[in-house]
Amino acid sequence: METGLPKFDSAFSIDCVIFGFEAGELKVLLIERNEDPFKDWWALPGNMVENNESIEDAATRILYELTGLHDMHMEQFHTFGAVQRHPLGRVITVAYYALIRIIGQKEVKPVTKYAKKAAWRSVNELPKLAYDHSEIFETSIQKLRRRLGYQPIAFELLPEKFTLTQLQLLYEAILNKKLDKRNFRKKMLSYGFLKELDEKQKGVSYRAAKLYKFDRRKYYKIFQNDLTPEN
Amino acid sequence: METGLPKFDSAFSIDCVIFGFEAGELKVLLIERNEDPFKDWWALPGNMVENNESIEDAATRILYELTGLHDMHMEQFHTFGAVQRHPLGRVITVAYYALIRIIGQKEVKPVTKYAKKAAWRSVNELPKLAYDHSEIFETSIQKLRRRLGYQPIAFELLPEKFTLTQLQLLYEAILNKKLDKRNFRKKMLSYGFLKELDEKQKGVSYRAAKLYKFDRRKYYKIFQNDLTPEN
DNA sequence: ACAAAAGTGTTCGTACTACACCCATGA
DNA sequence: TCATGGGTGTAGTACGAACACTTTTGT
Repeated sequence: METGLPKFDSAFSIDCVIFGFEAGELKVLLIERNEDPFKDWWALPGNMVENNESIEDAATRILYELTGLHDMHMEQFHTFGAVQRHPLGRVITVAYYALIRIIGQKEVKPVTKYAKKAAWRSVNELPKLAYDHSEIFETSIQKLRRRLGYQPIAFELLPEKFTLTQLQLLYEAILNKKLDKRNFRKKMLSYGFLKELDEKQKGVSYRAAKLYKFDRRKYYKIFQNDLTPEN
Repeated sequence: METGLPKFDSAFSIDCVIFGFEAGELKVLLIERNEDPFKDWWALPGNMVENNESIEDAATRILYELTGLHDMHMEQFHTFGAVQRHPLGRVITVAYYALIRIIGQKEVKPVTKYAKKAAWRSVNELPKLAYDHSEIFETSIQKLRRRLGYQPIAFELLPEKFTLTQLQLLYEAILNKKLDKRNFRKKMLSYGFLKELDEKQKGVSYRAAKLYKFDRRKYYKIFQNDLTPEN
């Protein structure tokens, strides 16, 4: 790394791909821009990194400002740095994704002036996005799919108590393919980190399903060794 | 993303974790710094991103300046943005790793003045590195290990023609564990992308091993569908 | 009684694991 | 002839894939 520290006119930003799950569909939180460039376009929520905050802090702050949520599972997944990606200047953006529970959430409202509104959109029906945000989104969902295979991220998107069918629908929505019900249940239960509750679904007009919750303690006990392979 | 584009005094850099494989050991290319801060410390090679180049171009350029090599497999793996990571100012760094063939390589010599020299060091005997480079290195090797499981990256580190034992030693060095010879060979050959050559190892004082090469064409034919799961 | 989803086992094939000896070559 | 790594097969186990019917509940 050079030490000369040349100052040049460029800026960092954070862009967030905020995933949620609702009505059997995987959704992403978009904002409608109220300013040029890309006025009236849909975009990923994002903002500039302040000079006195780490990029992780910035990601957390920006998510909070846009959704009012703390302590979310956020994960950096890629940094985008094409020269012309922002029409007004050089902006390199670090992209994070976050997983949140939509259920029971008060409606998300942007607290910044540069957005008209925020809305959950199905990942299957996204409009063309501002800047290179379509590319950022595509990358995010690929990383999300891969990570689903080795990390218990799905539970961040579900209510605390959920049925196995809900869990399966979520997996299907993320992976974009149908899964076999029996195999899915067998596998999930075999991990041993799902805790069966003495409670059932309510308000459905058919046989009520058992509720489960994700047992974080058991998960770490089971997988702590596997996650640090060797040494 | 904000449009106001505030200019603030900060900079981007690229840091490269350059892996090589030699004498049965996984190595990484380090430079010895010739300037403050961290004068006389070992560090990862890196440099500032110019204002008119993308971060990918910057990574390619920096690798070239430090090693004289083109067309290397480079992969962005994480961006580090702690406020105090650079003692002289705010520098956010995008880290890449590269995989190169040491064999037959003319010695690597830094072409920049800020480094006294460059040297290949075994990943098992690294000194404490400048800045947060030890952390960057640790992250890189974890990503490398994971990627080894689903991408044919090992071949970038070997000479074009190699024996199965060399390939196995490389896997063992990256994964830091012993593998079973028979199982390893069976599995590798079963993929069908290794081309057996009509040639044998030379200059060894024991039974010469067959040479193989990686058949990129076959690899893509076999895995093109698997790499784009669905749609 | 009917509609709707919950819940449940078995079979098959594939892939990974563990494991030990003879072979070819150069010195 | 000896030392050194090259090269090979099999049996057991674990895991994923395919596949269909009965049960429970609310209306």
